[in-house]
Amino acid sequence: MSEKIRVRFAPSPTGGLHLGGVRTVLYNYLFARQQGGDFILRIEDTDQGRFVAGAEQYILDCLEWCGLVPDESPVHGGAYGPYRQSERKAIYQPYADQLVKEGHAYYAFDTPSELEIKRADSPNFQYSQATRGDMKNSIALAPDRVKQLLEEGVPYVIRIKMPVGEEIAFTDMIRGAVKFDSSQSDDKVLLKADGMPTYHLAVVVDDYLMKITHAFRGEEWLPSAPVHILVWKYLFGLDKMPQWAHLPLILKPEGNGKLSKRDGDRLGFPVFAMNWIDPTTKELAKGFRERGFLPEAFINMLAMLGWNDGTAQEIFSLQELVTKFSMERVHRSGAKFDYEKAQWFNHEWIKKLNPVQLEPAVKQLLENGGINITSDAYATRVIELVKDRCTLLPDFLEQSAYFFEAPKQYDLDAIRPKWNDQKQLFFAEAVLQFELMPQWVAADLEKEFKEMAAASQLKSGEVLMPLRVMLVGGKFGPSVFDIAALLGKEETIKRIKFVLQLL
RNA sequence: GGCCCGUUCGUCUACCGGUUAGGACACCAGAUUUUCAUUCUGGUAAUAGGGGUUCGAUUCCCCUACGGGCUACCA
Repeated sequence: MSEKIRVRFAPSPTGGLHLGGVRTVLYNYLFARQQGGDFILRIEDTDQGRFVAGAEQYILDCLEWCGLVPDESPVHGGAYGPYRQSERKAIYQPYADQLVKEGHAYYAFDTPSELEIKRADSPNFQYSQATRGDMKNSIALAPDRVKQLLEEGVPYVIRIKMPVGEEIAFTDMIRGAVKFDSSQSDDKVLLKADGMPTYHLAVVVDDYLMKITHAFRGEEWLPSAPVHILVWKYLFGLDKMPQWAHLPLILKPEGNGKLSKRDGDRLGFPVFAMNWIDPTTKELAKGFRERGFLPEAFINMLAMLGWNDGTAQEIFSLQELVTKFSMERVHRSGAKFDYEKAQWFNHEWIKKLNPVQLEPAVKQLLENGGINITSDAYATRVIELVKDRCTLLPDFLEQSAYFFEAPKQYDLDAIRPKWNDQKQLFFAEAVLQFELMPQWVAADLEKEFKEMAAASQLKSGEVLMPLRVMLVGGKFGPSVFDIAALLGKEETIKRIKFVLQLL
């Protein structure tokens, strides 16, 4: 019990990292940090056919962005490497052989095409205790024949020999007691013909070798748990087996089923953490980062999709999550993803973060939008003024561009219908008065402007909108006087004069 | 089909036998902001159905229905 807590996130590098994957990382991370344990990233690249170049780096980048950096990984190193299963290939065969020797597994010589035909004939075909006697394997075949096939180098796989009528039970940290009948599971392949292990063997061997104490994965793995438990029992003993937790799935917002990349395209929201470009199809799958989400909000939103601390609190920092998270409070049922709520989390975080924290991201965004930031201090004041009206980062572009350069377009239609000589005169006079202002602060400006309006027999409402359009270009933004104050005397007057001329 | 997991407002969820079933998102209405957004106030809205157990079930058990997952030499 004194052993160190060790958890792992074990993705296969086959494409982008979607919401469910990030949440699995997050729960792993939170648990590890809370328990003072290690968080390991292991790359499960045993399927040569599905390997996608760049996917591993992409996963690393996502973790970096989210702030969920592993203690051990292919690039961070560690005492239990290598951390890519493809580089561990030689490790697995002896364990598979041991299982065969001890009668828990067997050689199977059926070719993929033979199995395909079998399944075409009977759609419900399972390679199991019911059928293995009729197949080409070391149980059905005579020992001499098996020996001969092996010596001839005929390709084979190693399958687990599922026992008959054995109850396989374990306690899931989230679901409690779960039971299976061993007769119901098929004889899963443990070692493939190419010498690579399947997930079923590799996950057990590596979790053992890497001293993993708690294994968290998606609910889709629950049905194969009995296979893994049996392999644990045969190879290392159940007392060494990590504690399991099968996380609920993240579901499509409307209909049924697991959330997939396609849903994002169809419904118009990202499902990946960051942009992912498929190297072969060049197809782009949009990411939350590029959409303008803050990592804090993204993580927060994901954490709440399936977990809460029992109070009404919804906004949590990563640090708070580390202290408050508990696997026992994770839900049993899947959650439909709600993009509206995800945006709400981001808005809350933009409001919560101070302008200095927001500044680097906003600055980059504006610069990408062709706006040059000359003073960070000025940018910070702009952010302070507009951040409450921004839900996603790109909103800062529209909301703050006019602070850095004069509007390119003016919504003159908002002024023209009610524009007249009296107002023209008023603004001409206002310019003169503004020039005389001893100090340029919002409160003084408002007082002065309203007094001038009153003196000219104008309701301030009649001239407020024109002033706004002159400074901002449109009918939006914070208080006009706050804008004018920040813009400065010179720029404010310049913009008023410019629009006056247009009218 | 078989096996496994699940089921509280439209959505995310609280409740761990006794509550007018609470909160959040979304939606609707009002207030504030002489812009837009924010913000504030209020409102509509849920225990899948049927049996048990119990003085009492959202809560525990069973059945049904529905939803989801798995059923590859993929993870």
